[in-house]
Amino acid sequence: MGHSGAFCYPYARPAVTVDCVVFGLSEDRLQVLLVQRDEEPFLQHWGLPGGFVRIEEDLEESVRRELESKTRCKNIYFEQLYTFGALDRDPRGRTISIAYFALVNSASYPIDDVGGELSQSSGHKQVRWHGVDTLPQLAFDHGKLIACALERLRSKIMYRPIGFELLPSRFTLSRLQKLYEILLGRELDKRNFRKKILSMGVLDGLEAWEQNGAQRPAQLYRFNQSKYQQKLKQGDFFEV
Amino acid sequence: MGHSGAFCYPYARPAVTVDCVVFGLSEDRLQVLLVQRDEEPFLQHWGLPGGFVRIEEDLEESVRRELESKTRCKNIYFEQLYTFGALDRDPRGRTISIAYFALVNSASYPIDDVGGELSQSSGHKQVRWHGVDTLPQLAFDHGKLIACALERLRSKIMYRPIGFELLPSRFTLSRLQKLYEILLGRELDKRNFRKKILSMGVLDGLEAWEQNGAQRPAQLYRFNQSKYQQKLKQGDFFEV
DNA sequence: GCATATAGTGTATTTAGTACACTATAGGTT
DNA sequence: AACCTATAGTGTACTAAATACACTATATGC
Repeated sequence: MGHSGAFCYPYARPAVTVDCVVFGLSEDRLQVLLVQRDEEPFLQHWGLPGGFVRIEEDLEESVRRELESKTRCKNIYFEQLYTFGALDRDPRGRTISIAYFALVNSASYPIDDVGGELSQSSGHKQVRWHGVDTLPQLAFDHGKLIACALERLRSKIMYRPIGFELLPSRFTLSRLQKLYEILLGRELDKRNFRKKILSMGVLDGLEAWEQNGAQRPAQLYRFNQSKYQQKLKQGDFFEV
Repeated sequence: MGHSGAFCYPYARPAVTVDCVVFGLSEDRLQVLLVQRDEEPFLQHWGLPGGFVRIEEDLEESVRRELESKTRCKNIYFEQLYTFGALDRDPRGRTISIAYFALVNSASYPIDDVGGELSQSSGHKQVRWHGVDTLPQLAFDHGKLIACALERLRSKIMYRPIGFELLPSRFTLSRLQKLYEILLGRELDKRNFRKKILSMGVLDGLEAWEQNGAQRPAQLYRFNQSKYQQKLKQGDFFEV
């Protein structure tokens, strides 16, 4: 490689980035947060929020910084997904990307069904939600990363209660069931779902009801993090 | 950072390595392949086989190169585990390691119970098997990587038939059961295990028997890769 | 007060998991 | 040759979990 810049090494080093597949939930579909690129390569194309890992920050700090700048929101749930290192994944040169996926409680954000504007973050890049079934052409190998994240998410909700992260802190069981149906792409039996979910023992029923038009109000529930942590320590697992 | 070397960048870049947790099976325990370091830091300490990712090879090529040089064996099963990027994990400077785990059919290698010598690979480094319960002090954060790989392996054999990779191509059901018992750390019922394993439909019973001393000979079986691939495509999954 | 839309509930059936004990067959021993 | 020993190999009854399935309850709007 060249001789530009002040940081020199005896061997060529790949660039290292983190990219994050941020999932959100609209009324009836799963969405991914995408950023419109304002420079080459892939100018104008949509891509995942992400960026270079700074030398003085660890991977999680990198992801947190990126998430906060794009969503203006803290304490987002995220976990590492996979590391992508194909030789040709970035035309600018060898780049290794450590991919993460994140789940945001989309009620905290302005979202519309087509993919509303979310924020005018640094550099005036557009940031929007896109339905996972109606993605535009994507920059780099970001389509692959999203497919990988979807697969992980779909299989993980079957044995860990992470789906709650996509909902507001108080939610109805019908809403939770709808979320599972959207993720799994099939309908679930109402009685069996409720039986299963409640038997996990990580939901607290609240003395509060959600009024939602001309019908019977639905009871609100809350995910109890500490009950969950306790079950995890006891080696109890979860299945849906 | 400094100005030494011919590869210069406008921003500092972390070094990128791959490290590989290679599992093997001795008579009655699970082993990990370790390499004794012949330079600082952690001189003389044991560590995982691994090294810097070359700029012109992708991650899998890197791992394959490392595996072949340390085991002198091709076509080893491996998969990506996790990427470790803590700031202080390498005293020489910021280093990100993409960890893999590999399963080798240990019958192909000279192995003894204490951890026999395996090969005198490049640089005369010692390479040895170490029982996972009797590991020496390890270099870097390699203890963490091994713990992570163990956890992954233990949970993965419950839903994917990867355990066969640790056995010779022809094996008895008793040996397979022993393998599961070693990995899971508990005894399994012989009849239930056989029922379960055979009902997966990925084993072919051979017209061959293993004579093993003064007792009834045991039938040999072979893992049928193509049956497995077919089941995977049909969405069938596996559990033990 | 009636229509409508969603919330909420229990039981019977099917399937999968678990617990459990004896016979078969080889080599070695007397 | 008879028997001892060590491992291979087999079936069934019981228990727990998953599934299939239909009606009543309660709010609003007309």
